[in-house]
Amino acid sequence: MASARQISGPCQAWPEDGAFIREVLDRIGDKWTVLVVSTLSAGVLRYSDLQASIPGISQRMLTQTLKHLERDGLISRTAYAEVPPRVEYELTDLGRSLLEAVSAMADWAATHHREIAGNRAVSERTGVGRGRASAGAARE
Amino acid sequence: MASARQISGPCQAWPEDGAFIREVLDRIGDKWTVLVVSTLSAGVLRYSDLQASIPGISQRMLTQTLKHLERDGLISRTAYAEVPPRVEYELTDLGRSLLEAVSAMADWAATHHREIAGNRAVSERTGVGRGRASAGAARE
DNA sequence: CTGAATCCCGACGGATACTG
DNA sequence: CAGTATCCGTCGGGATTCAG
Repeated sequence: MASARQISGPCQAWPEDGAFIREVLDRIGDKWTVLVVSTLSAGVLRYSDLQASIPGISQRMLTQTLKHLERDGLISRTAYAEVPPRVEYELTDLGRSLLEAVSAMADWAATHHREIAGNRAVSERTGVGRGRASAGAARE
Repeated sequence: MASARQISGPCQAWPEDGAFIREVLDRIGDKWTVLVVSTLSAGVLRYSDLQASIPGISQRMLTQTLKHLERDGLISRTAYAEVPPRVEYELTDLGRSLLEAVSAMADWAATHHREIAGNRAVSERTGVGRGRASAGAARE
């Protein structure tokens, strides 16, 4: 999910259920949310702790992700007005419940990733999913 | 997940588990996969059926999503060499298992979306998650 | 009818510099 | 230490057009 979030009008399908699925998927679908949440499962952590625990993340993305998570009530932020500023982040109960749900997904992934990888490899050889993955030189 | 895929080196965190979580999240995280899969839960459908059943989708995205799903073995594609071309798509067992997992997520979403929406509304008023969502006119 | 190819804008997100 | 602001490249994905 990259662009198109509020631009195109009527996108919410799923006849009866709702659009909150997309709301949630937009959250856990981005590169860092799951990493941050799973890292916070360890307990209370400071900004720099998170940055250190999550190798590839930039300040920009860490801050943004934390804000989104805080806004949705998945984590709590506690700032101490000290001379060396200290801010602690912690999962809320809601955040922990999300972690459980995500873990279920991870469980599924762990169970089937081999099968998926296998199918992908076969498709590679038979030239099925030649859409844009690998294939190397489509036109460039 | 826009840029940074193979450029910055060590991005896969999650100490022990693995990176297939991201593999899966990259798949269900995009805007259309879940919609297509859930639509296909109805049974065998043709290309045009899918396009008609999923309001906002473009041919490009439908084709691309279908290819990815086929490549991963989540759906099967059957083309009939007839004069009016006919192609039918159907969920595989693997695809159905994904649907179950996604339904679990949807379940969680349905259970907590009110709470999340509430938190978000409060943060809106107290000006917490002023990162980039809503806020309307931050500077533009 | 089922795609494939192309154009193009805007969002995602990394790097860097600056502030309290 | 904990962010904020800005620049800018990359990529997602909608619209359109062409082909089998």
